[in-house]
Amino acid sequence: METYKDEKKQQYMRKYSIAHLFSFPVEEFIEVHQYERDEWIIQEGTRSNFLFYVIEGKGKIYVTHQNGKVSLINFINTHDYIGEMELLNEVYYTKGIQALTKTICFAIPIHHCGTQLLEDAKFLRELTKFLSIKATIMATRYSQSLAFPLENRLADFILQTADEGIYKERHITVCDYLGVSYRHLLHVLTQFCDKGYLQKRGRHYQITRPQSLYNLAGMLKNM
Amino acid sequence: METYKDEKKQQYMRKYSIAHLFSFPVEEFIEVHQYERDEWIIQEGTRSNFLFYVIEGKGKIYVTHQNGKVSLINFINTHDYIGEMELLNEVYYTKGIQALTKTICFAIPIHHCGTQLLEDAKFLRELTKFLSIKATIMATRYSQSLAFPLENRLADFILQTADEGIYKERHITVCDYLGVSYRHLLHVLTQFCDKGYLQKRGRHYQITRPQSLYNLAGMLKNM
DNA sequence: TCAAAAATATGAGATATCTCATATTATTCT
DNA sequence: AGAATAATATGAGATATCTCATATTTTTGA
Repeated sequence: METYKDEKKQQYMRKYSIAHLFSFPVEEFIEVHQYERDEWIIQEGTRSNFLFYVIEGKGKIYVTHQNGKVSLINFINTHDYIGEMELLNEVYYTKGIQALTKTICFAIPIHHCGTQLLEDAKFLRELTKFLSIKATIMATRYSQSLAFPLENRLADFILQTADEGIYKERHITVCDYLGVSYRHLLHVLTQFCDKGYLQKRGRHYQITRPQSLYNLAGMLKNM
Repeated sequence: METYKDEKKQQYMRKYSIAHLFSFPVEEFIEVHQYERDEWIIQEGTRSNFLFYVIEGKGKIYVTHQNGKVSLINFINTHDYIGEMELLNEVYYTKGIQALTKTICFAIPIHHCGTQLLEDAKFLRELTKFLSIKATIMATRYSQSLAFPLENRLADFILQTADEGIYKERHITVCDYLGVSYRHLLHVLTQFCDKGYLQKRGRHYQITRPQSLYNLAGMLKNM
């Protein structure tokens, strides 16, 4: 982890100013942190002292279960908050957050700004929206995971992450995210190839029948 | 649905005053609604005009999937908010909320108070906490549902809902909540009986080996 | 009070998904 | 460059869970 100073810091604070998200001069307290790919922004089970706001890069939220299984609870993107649970709740089991690419965040020290943050309607309103969306997404994924087989959820995931008709996510990440075994993921991908929905190109997959995937993914939607 | 008026209304407003949760005189606008068991407080897919705060009773949040499966996303209890998603988000697919017992709520009209609510730091702080807990619970349940078989999740559910060592939830509700088929739920319950963890008493089950259930449920916890 | 509807119950076969074992590539580190 | 590690790949058998069919009991509503 690297903390930007002086000119480099000012440059990022100008480029991604977040003053409009607060009604007090939060920028005085902000630090600018940079994390390398695969670095842990927050370690599982360890309380963080910062509320983070992501301005560049992306990450993953992980939790490890007693039986050794690991769940990738969600991805983190720009404009997401990290560590808001620790700001709001005295008691909380902190989930691990790992950078997927080089990631730059504004880090707001909780012990300095906590009180002000919790009294700032402008900030709270945004955070409330963020959390409401997060809660909704988790509820949706939860109910979908119980109601539909991997086939449907994977089709949705492929369409969401494919770039120019090419799907190239890492199998290992996808298993953790969709909560299935590596073996089973490969099995369903092979089925998709057999049915002609995808075509394997080395390590990647080309989408050859998007409509079929849309039909499978469409089953998930009720909204 | 019945709306309390006059003396009855005042009586509830005094008994469960929520003035301290707001920094503006919200009580002027509040209606007091009573719903019968099984009545829908909010109908799935239909926008509600109220933010509700539950003061007596309990309910269930439901969503229906295209494949006909129904998920019981969560239970609602006293001091919970209902309809906060509609207050915060312009676009939202409303989930159905059904009363599980006779339920009394304060109903705050969104078109009258929406703006004031969204500018009230005191209210927003509470709502933010509520949502953070909700998001955490959903994330936890989601990852658990993918990482553990019914055996563990059911053990946890039985311990949480049993009263004086007796478990007596309706199978149908439990299936929807834990996201498994009726057949499979019965199957695992029978296993529990065979192993001596439970003993069937007519329609109820008596917990005969709580420690075994605690061990199964304990696998879920990492916090 | 009786018929209809809902909830409980059980069997049997299908399928979605997991575990484990083992090879074959890539990628990373020294 | 070569060894170590991580990621991909595939087979085979086990198990968790589902679907469907059908029977019985309880609850509900006219």
